[in-house]
Amino acid sequence: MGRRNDHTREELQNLALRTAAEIVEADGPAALTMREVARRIGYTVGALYHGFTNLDDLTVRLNERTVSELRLALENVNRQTNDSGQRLRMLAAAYLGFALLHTHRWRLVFEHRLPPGQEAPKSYRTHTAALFELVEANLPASACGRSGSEAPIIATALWSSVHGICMLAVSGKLQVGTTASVQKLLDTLLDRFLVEHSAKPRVTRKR
Amino acid sequence: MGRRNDHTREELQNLALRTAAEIVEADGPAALTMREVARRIGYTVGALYHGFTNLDDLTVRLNERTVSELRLALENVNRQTNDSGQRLRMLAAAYLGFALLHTHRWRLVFEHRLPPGQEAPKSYRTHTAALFELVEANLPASACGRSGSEAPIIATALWSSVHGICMLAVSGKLQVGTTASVQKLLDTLLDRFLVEHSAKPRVTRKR
DNA sequence: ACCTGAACACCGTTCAAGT
DNA sequence: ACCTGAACACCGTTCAAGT
Repeated sequence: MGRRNDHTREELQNLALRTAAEIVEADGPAALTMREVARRIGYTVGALYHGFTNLDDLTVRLNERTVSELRLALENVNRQTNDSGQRLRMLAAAYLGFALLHTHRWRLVFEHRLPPGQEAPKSYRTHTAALFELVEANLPASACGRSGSEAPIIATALWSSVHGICMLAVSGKLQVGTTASVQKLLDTLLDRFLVEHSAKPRVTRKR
Repeated sequence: MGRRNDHTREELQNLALRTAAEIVEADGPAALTMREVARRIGYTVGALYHGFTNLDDLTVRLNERTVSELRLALENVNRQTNDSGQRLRMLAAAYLGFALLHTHRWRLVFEHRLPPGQEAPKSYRTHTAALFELVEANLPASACGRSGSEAPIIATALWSSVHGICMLAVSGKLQVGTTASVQKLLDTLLDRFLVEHSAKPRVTRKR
């Protein structure tokens, strides 16, 4: 038919990314193909390559949106309580909630591999950094060392742990079935990080 | 050429699985295809379908081997120290070590998705359960509640956390570069779980 | 019983040719 | 400048036909 021009270049990209999100959410990452996206938006495959350099590019930009959405969700939760400990618990619950609600899209963020040598876009790392800062800002002073210089490390350890529990739960690798029992795991973890903690020298018995 | 019979059915499967492991390790999960395995072992694709029902089957059975290998590695480490706290630290270090050494194969274990409705083989779950039991057995009594009835939950929370740190580190989603800094994250986590802990009621300020 | 070779229906990616 | 249609080189999976 020649040119269509129903959409601007930007509209087409938006449309494609929205459609890609739907495909992934409905049928999982394996169902996300250039051809399927093209089919659904009513363009030829070739046209898709006008807005995206390849499938990896499309995937990365979909993931960018997902991370941004996740960040927004967590920032909203962060505004809802005063007690910082309680805030951390709510952040963890919200993180799990997002993972449960948008499982496929969320997993794709962490499981997509770029071809070696390529870097994720900067906005990607910006959002991720913001998430960790959210956690760090809510770490009660009692949870950090005396100097507080270890706060970033503690925040990273804590949030990677939350992530691990959510990931294993969401991908069915844990025996736990109910959401409640995953919550219990998160609570168990947070208990350890919210209680006062002074790094005692390890009590390692010499033989 | 007709029949080859160079290998028994079992030998062919072993050969295929060994080759699959090499492919994944060298070029990542995306490089693992039926056709590539067939090429490398000198058979036709069709012949592969004699020993494996499809690519998912081959993948699952490769993962089975990886998990078994991981279990063996951890069980060996477990025999090397007397102090249970120290053992937990060594187990975590060994887990990270395996992930760093066999990154692609290790990731494949956790990132491969079976088509909906299918279950992982039983041996799979057996090995996983054994890993969690290893952790649980090494939890110092001081780390559990008074009754100790929560030990399985604590073990699951702890090991999922270790897993999360290793996974994010290995897939480059953490800012940390060096192995030492990942070790530091694991140490931070384990400090929280190895120190005496009584689940106090949360100190949640009422507004 | 085991294996090949060819087939089918899918991909990702490219690109001349049309408007 | 934007889009199509067809092409190319890959897949997974199946299956008649050979030994």
